Amino acid sequence: MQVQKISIRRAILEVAREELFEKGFKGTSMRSIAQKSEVGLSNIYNYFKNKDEILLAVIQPLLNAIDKMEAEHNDEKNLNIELLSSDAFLKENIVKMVNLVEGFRRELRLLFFHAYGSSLENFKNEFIDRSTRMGIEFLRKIKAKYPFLNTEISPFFVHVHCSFEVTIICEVVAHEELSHIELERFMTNYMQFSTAGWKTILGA
Amino acid sequence: MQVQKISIRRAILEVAREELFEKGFKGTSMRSIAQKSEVGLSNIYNYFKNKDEILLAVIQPLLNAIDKMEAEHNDEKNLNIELLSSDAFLKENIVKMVNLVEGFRRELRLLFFHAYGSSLENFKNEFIDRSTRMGIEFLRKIKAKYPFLNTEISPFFVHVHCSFEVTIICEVVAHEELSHIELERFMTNYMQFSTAGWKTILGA
Amino acid sequence: MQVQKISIRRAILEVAREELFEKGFKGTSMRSIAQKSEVGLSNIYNYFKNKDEILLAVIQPLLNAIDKMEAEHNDEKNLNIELLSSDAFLKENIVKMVNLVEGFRRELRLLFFHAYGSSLENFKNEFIDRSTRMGIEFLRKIKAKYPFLNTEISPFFVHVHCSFEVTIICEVVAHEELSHIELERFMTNYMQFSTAGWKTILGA
Amino acid sequence: MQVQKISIRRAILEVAREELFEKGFKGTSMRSIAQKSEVGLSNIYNYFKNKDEILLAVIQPLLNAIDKMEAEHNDEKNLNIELLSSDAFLKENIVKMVNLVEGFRRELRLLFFHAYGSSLENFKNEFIDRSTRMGIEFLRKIKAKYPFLNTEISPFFVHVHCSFEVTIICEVVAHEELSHIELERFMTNYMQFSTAGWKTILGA
DNA sequence: TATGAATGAGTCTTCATTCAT
DNA sequence: CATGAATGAAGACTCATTCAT
Repeated sequence: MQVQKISIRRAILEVAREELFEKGFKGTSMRSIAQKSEVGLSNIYNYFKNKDEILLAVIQPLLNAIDKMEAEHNDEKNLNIELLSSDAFLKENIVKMVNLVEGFRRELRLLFFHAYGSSLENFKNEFIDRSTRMGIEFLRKIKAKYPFLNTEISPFFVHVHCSFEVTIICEVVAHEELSHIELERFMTNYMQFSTAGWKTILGA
Repeated sequence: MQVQKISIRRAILEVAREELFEKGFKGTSMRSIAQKSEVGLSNIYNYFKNKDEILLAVIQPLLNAIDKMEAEHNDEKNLNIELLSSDAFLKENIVKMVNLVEGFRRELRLLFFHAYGSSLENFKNEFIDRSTRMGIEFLRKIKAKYPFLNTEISPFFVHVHCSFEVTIICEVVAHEELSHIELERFMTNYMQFSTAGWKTILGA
Repeated sequence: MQVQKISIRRAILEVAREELFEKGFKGTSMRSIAQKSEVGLSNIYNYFKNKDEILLAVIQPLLNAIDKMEAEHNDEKNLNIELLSSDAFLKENIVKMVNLVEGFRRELRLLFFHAYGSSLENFKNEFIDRSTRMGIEFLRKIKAKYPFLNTEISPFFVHVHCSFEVTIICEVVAHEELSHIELERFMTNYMQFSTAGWKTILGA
Repeated sequence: MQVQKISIRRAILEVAREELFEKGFKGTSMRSIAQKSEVGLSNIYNYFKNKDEILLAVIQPLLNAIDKMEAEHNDEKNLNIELLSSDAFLKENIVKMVNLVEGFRRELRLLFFHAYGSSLENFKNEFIDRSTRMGIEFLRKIKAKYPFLNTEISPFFVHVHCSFEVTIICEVVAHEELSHIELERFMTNYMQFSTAGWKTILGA
C-alpha cells in the first residue's frame, strides 16, 4: 500500500518531469501525464492537489539547492573586505552558479523560461528581490566594518546586479552548446570585468 | 467611409492595447476585444488577419524605435576608442535606453514579459543575438584600428553583456516606481562599474 | 461603362478559374477571389449572384461541349447496326471523349471531383441518367429497325455502361501523366473488349 | 462502469452513424452529435480522438469486409485459366460485390460519396490503385502459367477495369430502388459482356 | 456601379478539474 | 485508493452573404 503509493507517485513525477522539461508548464497537460504514466487521470489528484503542485515537486530539488546557495552566500564569514575584492571569492561564486547550472540545467530552464501560468511564474523576480535585500544588507554590514568604504550605492544598482547574476545563469542554461573552454574564457572575462567594477564603485 | 474604417480600426486597437498590456498575449481573447470594442468578432478579422497581427500593430511603434536605436548604435562614427571609454558615450547609451523605457514602458513589458504564444515570443533572444553579432563585429573593427588593444574577448561574454543591457531595460520597465533621482544614482553607479570593467578587459 | 463591366467580369472569372481549378469549390473563398482579382468583395455580387454562379460560368464552356457531344451522339444517322458494332464507330466515340478531356481537363476535374457543395455536385449522376435514357431509347429504336436483335438488355446495365464511359473520362482526367502511346494502347484494349462485349450481348 | 462506458460509446456511435449517413462527413458537426446523443460535447473527446476517428469507427465494419474481400480475391487458387473465363468465377465475384453492397449500403455511400474532408477522402482511388497493382500482378502470373495468352494489356486498361468494378459498386449503392430481379438481369448482361471482352483481349 | 463595414452562425478542439462509484 | 465519466467554459478562426452609402 504505502509502498505502492510511493511508486505511483514516483511514476507520475518521472513522466511529469520529462513532459515539463520538454513542453513547459502550459504545454504539459494532465492527460498526457496520466496516459504516459499509466495512472488514471483523476487518480493523479490523489497524489497532487493540482498541476501546479506537480511542477513544484519537480522543481523542488532545484529549489533546495538554491536555498542552500542563498544561505551560504549570506554567511557572516563572507563579511570580509579582502574576500570581497579577491578573485578567489568571485570565482567561488561564479563556480557555484555554473555548478548549479550543470546540476539542474533542465530544471532551471523550466523554472526560468517555461513556468508561464504556474505559481512559479515570478520566481525569477522574487529571487532577485530576495538577493537584492541580502545584497543591500551585506553592504550595510560591510560599511559598519570598514567605514572608509563608499557604500552609497544605489539600491537599484544592487538590484540590477543581482538580476545580472540571474541573467548569467539564464544564458548559461540557454547555451547548452558552450564548450568548457569557452565557459572558462567567459568566466575570466567576467571576473576581471566585475572585480574592476566593484573596486571602482566601492572606492576600495 | 474611409474615416469610419480608420475609426473602427482605432477602436479595436485601443481596446486591444489595454487588454494586451493588462493580460498579456495569451490572456487576451479575441472575444473580449470584440465585446469591449463593440465590434463584431468576425468583423475584427476584416481589420486584422489574426491575433498576432493585432499584437504586432500594438507593438509596432516600439519596434520602430528599437530599429532606429539599433541603426544609430551601429553607426561607424562610434568606432572611436576615446568615445568608447568615455563617460559621455556610455551615458548617451544608457540615456537612450531609459528614454526608450519611458516612451514605451507598457509595450516593452508586453514584448519582453507577456508575448508568450505570439510570433514575438523570442524577440528578446533574437534581439540579444543581433546585438551580440554587432558587438563582436564592433570589437573586430576596433582591434583593426587600435591593434594594441586586447580584444581576445570571449564571444559569450559579449553575448552576456548584451543580455545585461536588455536586463537593465527589463528591470527599469518592471520598476515603474523608481524615482528619477534613484535612476540617476543607478546610472552613475552603472557607468562607473561598466567603464572600469571594459577598460580592464580591453587593457586600454 | 459597358466595356469596363465586361472587363471586370472577366477579371473575376479569370481569377475564379484558377482558384477553383486549384482548390475546388469548397476550398475557394469569395474573399480570395476578391483579393486576387482586385475587385471589391461585395462588388462581385453585382456580377454574379453567388459563388455557385461563378462556378457555372467557369464550367459553362465545358457544359456546352458536353451538350454538343450529347446532341451528336443522339443523332438519328447513328441508328445503324453496322456502325454499332464497327470499330470505327466505337473509336469515334472514344476519341471524342479523349478530345473532350484534352480540351477541358481542368474543368472536368473541377466538375467531377471538386464540385462538392455546389449545385453541380450531382452533375455526374445527372449526366449518366440522361445518357442512360438516351441509351435505352437508342436500343428501342434499333430493335424496331432490326427486330432480330436481342435488346432485352437490363436498363441498369445500360446505366452502368454509361457510368463506365464517365468513369473512363474521370480516369483519363485524373491521370494526366499518361503518355499518348499508353493511351492508344488502352483505347485498343478497350475497343476490343467493348466490341466483343456488345456483340455477344446483342446477339449480333 | 465498464458497461456504461461502452453504452455511451455506443450511443455516440449510433447518433454519429445516422448523422454521417444523412449528411456526410463535412455536414456532420460534433455539436449535433453531442446534442442528439445527449453526451457533453467535450465528453465525446473522451471516447474518440476527433471527428475523423468517429468516421473510422462507423466505417470500420465495412473496411474489414473489404479487406477480407481483397484477401480472398488475391488468393493463389484463383490462378486458373478455366476459372478466369468461367461464368462461375465471374459470378462469384460479382455476387460478392452485391453482397457487400447489401450488407453495407449506407457505409459504402458514406465512404465513396460523402467522405470529403476526412482521412478516407481518397479511399476509392487508393482502393482502385491497390486493385490495379494486384490485377497487373495477376496477369503476370497467369502469363507465366499459360504462355500462349496475350497479356500485353495496357496497365491503364487494368486500372480502368478496376475502376469499373468500383463503379458498379457505386451504382448499385446509389440505386437502392433496384429490384432483385432487375439486378439479376444486370448481372447476366454484365457477365456476358465481360466474359466476351476478356476472352477477346486475352486471345483465349 | 462600387465599396467598406457588418453579420452571425458556424467549425473543431483543448483543458484542468470534479463527481459518483 | 482508484476509476471512468462528466463538465463547462474557453479558445481562434471562417465564410457566404447583405447593408448602407
